[in-house]
Amino acid sequence: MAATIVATHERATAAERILRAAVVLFRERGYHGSSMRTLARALRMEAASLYYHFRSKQEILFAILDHTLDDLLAGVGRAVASADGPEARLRAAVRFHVLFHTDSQHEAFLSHSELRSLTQGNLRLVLTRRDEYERVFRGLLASGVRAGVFQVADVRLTAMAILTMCTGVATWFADGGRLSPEAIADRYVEMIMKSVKR
Amino acid sequence: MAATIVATHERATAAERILRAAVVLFRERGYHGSSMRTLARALRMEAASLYYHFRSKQEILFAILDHTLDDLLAGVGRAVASADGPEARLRAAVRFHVLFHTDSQHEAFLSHSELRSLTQGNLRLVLTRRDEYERVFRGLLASGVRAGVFQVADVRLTAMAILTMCTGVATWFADGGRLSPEAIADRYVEMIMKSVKR
DNA sequence: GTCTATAACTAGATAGAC
DNA sequence: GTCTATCTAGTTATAGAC
Repeated sequence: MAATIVATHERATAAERILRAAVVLFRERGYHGSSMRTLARALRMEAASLYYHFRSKQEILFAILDHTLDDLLAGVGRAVASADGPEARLRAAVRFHVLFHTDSQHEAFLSHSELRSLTQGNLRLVLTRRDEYERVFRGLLASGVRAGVFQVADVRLTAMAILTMCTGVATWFADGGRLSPEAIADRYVEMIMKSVKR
Repeated sequence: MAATIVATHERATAAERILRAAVVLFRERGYHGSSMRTLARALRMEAASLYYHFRSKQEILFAILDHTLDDLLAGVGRAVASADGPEARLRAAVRFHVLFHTDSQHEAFLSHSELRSLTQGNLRLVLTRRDEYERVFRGLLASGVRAGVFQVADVRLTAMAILTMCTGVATWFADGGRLSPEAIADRYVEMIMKSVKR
């Protein structure tokens, strides 16, 4: 996961190392609360050197959110393709969504909390693809309703409820905490399926 | 609601007017993305004047979150007291929580997104009371389980799932949009009750 | 590809007049 | 209670040496 930011752990390019450090910094102090000097210091370089790899601080933020959306869209596509029928597909999609928010916790958190720090043009690009991601969940719910296996009062609202519930995992999940990512995903899947089943 | 920030719409004190403007500004651009000069401009005053009412920008943020927690704790207390039995009490608490996140949408949003902008001491104060709020929901779930009317695999996790799902409403709710706060609250209550009932 | 130096500007906060 | 003026320090970004 997060394959587009770091292909492998060794031999990351300079740009990849910058993005990784920026994710951690932006998560801790926010985009506007983080300076290029602080980011450079974390990488043991000078701020000016960052501008060889990225044209601006904004470009760094956009690259993070853009790569995160690549991973989300590719991942949910794989999850849905791996299952058959509305129920199994929704299970797989929810499972992927939760695990993404534990595995790529900080990237996922930024994808929500720093939307307001994007320039207008970059925001439009990101929101277009986020809508695409949300449409996958609405589609799964709608086809379950049509097939008579789900009963939901409002597909749109239920999709938002499911997504924000799982997205919230990125705000409180602690690595090595009481529950493993797998355990959280299992229980979230059960809660959601119980709520939408006919 | 939000009674501690604005008691009435007319005759708000200067401090109240500053807090109200800060809520809107911090919501739009974030705490670090907002400057005292920008805040002052929104209020048609000079930045220096703000320092007559608040000692620092940090004190403004803390006042917003502190007042929001006053309202949350008082509101959930009233909601729970107004109902009888675990099921009716959980319904009332969830209903209050959702309506708070539509009515005091921006304050509620800041209470989550700007925790990281608090100083260590202020963060501790806020988190202590937020835990108190979360404990109310864990308590309601636990007593429903004891009474045999709820069936949940993990009370702590379910409480977090419920709270983050409803809290998410503050991120996407649009005044005058497709669904009224009441309709959203009703449907969220149904989804949650269906998920936790035995 | 990374550095030093610096330009141009903005930040939070204070002093003291009115 | 609000103002003007200002201090100090920090900000993004660029120029040009190595």
